[in-house]
Amino acid sequence: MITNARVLQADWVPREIVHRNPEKNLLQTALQPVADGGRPEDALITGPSGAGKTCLARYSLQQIEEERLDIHTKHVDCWAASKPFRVLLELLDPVAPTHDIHRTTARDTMLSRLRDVDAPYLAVLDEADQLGDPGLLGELYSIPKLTLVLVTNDEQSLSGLFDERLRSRFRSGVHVHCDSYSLDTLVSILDRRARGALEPGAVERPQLERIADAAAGDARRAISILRRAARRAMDDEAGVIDGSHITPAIPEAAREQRQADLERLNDHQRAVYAVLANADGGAAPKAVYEEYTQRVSSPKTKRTVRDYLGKLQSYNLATATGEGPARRYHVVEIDSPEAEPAAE
DNA sequence: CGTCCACTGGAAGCCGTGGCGC
DNA sequence: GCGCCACGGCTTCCAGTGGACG
Repeated sequence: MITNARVLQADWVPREIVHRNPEKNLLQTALQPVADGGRPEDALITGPSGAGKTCLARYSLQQIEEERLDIHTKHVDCWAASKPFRVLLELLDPVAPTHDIHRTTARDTMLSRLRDVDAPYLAVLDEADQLGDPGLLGELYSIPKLTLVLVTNDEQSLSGLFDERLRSRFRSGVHVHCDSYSLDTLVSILDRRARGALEPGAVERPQLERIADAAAGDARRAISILRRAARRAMDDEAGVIDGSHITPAIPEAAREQRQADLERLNDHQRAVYAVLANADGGAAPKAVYEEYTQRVSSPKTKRTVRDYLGKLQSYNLATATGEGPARRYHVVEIDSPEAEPAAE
């Protein structure tokens, strides 16, 4: 059944990107000067989750790496590395020694090491809206050899990190927007993956349509469902993937994502989530806090719990409705359509 | 309609941590 | 070994906002 599992991994970058040609060309035009020794344009990639932003960015990095040997590239996931220190460490990793860098190394030291880099350096900041620090982007942009590609599904909160100077710089840069994939495109993406990963004939078009439909435009989710369905078919020793493999794979993929999101939280944040998960029809902020204090041995303050609630929302684990005293918090149900809302 | 009050989120300051220089 | 410093996580304080209620 599965001949090359790697192709079904979320971070697999295909040899050729076939469904994002205009976007791909736009980005490559912006970045091409790096390969030619010139000054590239600033680039920003926006679009909802699973729309291929990361794939597009990684692909473009690979293309430029293949053209030029004396160029550094790096892909930084700002969700995993949201603190300035972590981002700088990741950025230094391919270009400078980092063994003597520790948690308390001054930011200036790290920045000046980045400034000392002699070759062009192309870095993708994925989920750049997660960068907590508005100053960091400005500092990074002042480094001459460093070209940044910012990737975000939340343009609003990203622009909150811009000061006026950065904003005008980005207005003149290149903005690549990736819309959610249509059903047909998603089927076609799944088809290419299936051909690369599975035995010929292992899955038919109606089954791919079923998966694409459940994924609602999100390629990452679609591929995750296909991977799980293929695994089930293999365990069944079935020659082809059918509905009995796909049906359970759909909620499984959603739960897997939810589980991964929950694991990024600390114990207190998970306790707050548990409070919301237990409350039917949403919970008022006051009730959330009171219930939370019952659940943990040494509760944090209300203010901190408010930050936790904000974090749950940014992880798409919870939503808030109403303003002021009418405020209510709810968990995002994984089976509901808004489980993966198309963020602006 | 005006007042009250719950809630929000920014700002500033505290504190524990852990490497560094002396 | 000791004080220093930067940092992240947290608390404290507070101004602003908007729904609820008399």
